[in-house]
Amino acid sequence: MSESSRPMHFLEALVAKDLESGNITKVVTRFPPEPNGYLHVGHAKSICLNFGLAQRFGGDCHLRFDDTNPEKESDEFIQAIQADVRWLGFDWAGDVRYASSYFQQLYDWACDLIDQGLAYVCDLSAEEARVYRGTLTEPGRNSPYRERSVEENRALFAAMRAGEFEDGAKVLRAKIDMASPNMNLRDPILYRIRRVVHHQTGSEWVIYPTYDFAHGQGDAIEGITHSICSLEFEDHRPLYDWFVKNLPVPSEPHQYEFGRLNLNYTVTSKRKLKQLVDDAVVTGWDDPRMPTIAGMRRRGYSPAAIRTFCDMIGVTRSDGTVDVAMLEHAVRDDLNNNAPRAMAVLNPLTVTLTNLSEDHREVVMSPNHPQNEALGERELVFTQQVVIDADDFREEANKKFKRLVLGKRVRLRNAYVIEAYDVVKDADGQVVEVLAKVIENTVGADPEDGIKPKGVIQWVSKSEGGRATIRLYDRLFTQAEPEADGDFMAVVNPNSLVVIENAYVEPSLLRAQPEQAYQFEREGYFVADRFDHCAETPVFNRTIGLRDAWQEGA
RNA sequence: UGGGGUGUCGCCAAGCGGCAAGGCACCGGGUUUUGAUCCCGGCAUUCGGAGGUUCGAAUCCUCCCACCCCAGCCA
Repeated sequence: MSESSRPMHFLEALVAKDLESGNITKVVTRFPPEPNGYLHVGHAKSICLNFGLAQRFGGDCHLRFDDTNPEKESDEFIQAIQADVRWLGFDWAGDVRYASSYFQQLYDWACDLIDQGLAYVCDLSAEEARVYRGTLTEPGRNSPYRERSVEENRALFAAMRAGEFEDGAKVLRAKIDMASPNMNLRDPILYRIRRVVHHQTGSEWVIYPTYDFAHGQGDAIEGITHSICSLEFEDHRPLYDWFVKNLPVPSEPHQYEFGRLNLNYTVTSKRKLKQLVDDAVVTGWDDPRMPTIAGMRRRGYSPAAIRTFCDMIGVTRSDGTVDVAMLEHAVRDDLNNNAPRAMAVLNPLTVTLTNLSEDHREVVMSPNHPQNEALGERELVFTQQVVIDADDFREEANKKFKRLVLGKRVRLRNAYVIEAYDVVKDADGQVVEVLAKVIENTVGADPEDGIKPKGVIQWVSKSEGGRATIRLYDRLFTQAEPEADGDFMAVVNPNSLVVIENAYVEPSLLRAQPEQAYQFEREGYFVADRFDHCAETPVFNRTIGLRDAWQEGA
């Protein structure tokens, strides 16, 4: 994988130190998604971090679903998340874990807290609790239920579990400090009543632990040594430690935080991604325009490119916004090295080579990669009529235009140099056909008269080529910061998808397998759609265009 | 105006008292049957600001400023 000489980031240095000092003998991390949405590029960073740490230091990384809130979770997400992690190139140690499989242990530990006088059942409504909690600058007030006896709390908590109360009627809270400047310590809620069927535990429970009460203890049960989360959980660390200290947990995990990924021209919040899906701005969580792992996959990004990107951006505690150009660079670099070349014509214009016979059929060989012979070569069939891109022809142009101009020459990639001498126009004056002649003996050689062509363009035999649907994807948002002015839906790029129905593609592309990536020369990188592509109705998605220094005009 | 964080080139990011790595982007130039790739060169006398300590500071101290997170029975 990506073995860089890059200096260690702070978490790698931390693990190295803990290993060296004997603080731990093996590093164990975990990737803990809540199954309430699809994984996105931000999760990819976390996955690379957690699995990468385990990989680099010979430890384990667990996959644990943080499924403490059944209302928003579902099995669909559980399946998709596992597929995404595997596709990205990682595998977890042991079975998939679920916070929900620790529910009984968590319940017992809650009772333990009650017995120690460190937790109590509170009858305050959500609204009342908010008032009692105080504000950022004013301390909160103790709940009137705070001093219930251990016996009463025990009985009440058991009754909560038994389903004797309505949803929201009571909660179990830790008894810490209502005046703490850290809001998380103002008697945080440990359990709430929710009569919802849970995707893993069914109807077994009507009370569910909160994230705070479940996460650290789950880590302790699994022997997690380094529990890595994002910066916004930093204020929760004292609470995380409080539970570890006050409960007879089997190990002592520690939480560390890093800055989550922000990408410009992109939104990465499950809520917003879900809105894009629900409002049909995109076709689904795996739409190629989505920054989800499934979306990037369908777009044609490789797992290696995404991993390289995660390695490039580093891991720190500062929160910045990475330029999406960096992701695009990683994608291009990977595809440039690995994608076989092929030719496709998106906006076809017929060129008739009048010095060839109508049934001319000549095989020319073409390397599949200009720098990598290992990728082999393929046959192209050259015929009297070929199509070129309409943008590659001008009746007249200045010297900067290195394509076909009436009266001038151009090389057809991997084949002949041709010279245009006339055009055929329709009633509107549009050029519908170019008449040209091939220059003899120019396959693999310059014209014998010494007049070299101005440039090289791609082509497809009109009779031998196939037709395909090509989807041109572009950035989903027109603004670098889609959420800057409030409504990200207002800055959706109306041209983020342009469909071309009858593009010409060279014959070899008809044999493409779904998810096979190509570089369509001079156009960009494309991938056969994972779901919609087949030999009968080829569909290619543009992953990303080539870098293009060509400036029209001047 | 409580608490917790972060501030090094347009963006990401090394650096941890000895005199500013690297990547992305950008700008030149070269090679090229992809206006791609590749190659060469340029790109922070300065590290949020102001003081101070020191022979010497981005790195230590003091004060200030900016931005991010926290008042879900979400995670």
